[in-house]
Amino acid sequence: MKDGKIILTFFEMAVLDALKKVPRGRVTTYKELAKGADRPRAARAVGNAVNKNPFAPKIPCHRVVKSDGGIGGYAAGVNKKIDILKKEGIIVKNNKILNFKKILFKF
DNA sequence: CTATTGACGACAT
DNA sequence: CATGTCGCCAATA
Repeated sequence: MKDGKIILTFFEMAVLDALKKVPRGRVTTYKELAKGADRPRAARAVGNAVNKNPFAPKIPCHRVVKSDGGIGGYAAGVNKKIDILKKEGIIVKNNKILNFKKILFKF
C-alpha cells in the first residue's frame, strides 16, 4: 500500500495539526476543531477532512465527537470508535459521551 | 464554473 | 428526547 506522496490541502493540514494537540482521555468536537483550524464555521468540512485520515494511528481521529456529546462517525466504524474511546477511559452510554463537558478539549 | 456530497451545527416541531 | 429543515464549508466530479 504505498501512497507515493501524501498531499494535503492547507485546510486539512490545519485540522490535523489542531487535532493532534488533543490529549489522551479527552475529546474535542468537529466544531471546536474547526475553530482550532481557524475556520469556525467549517465543522462539516472538518468531518470530511479527518475522514481521509492519512496518518491513521498517528492522529487521534477517534477523539472527535459531535458538539452535543454524540459520537459522530468513524471511517473504521462507529463501534470501533467507541471501543478505542473506552480504552482511553472515556465512557459512552446510549451513544453519548459521559462527562462530556468535563473532558471536552476546547481551542 | 456548477452540482453534489458528507465522520456537522443550530433551531423548530 | 427524537426528527426534520436549513445553513455552512471544503473537496471532488
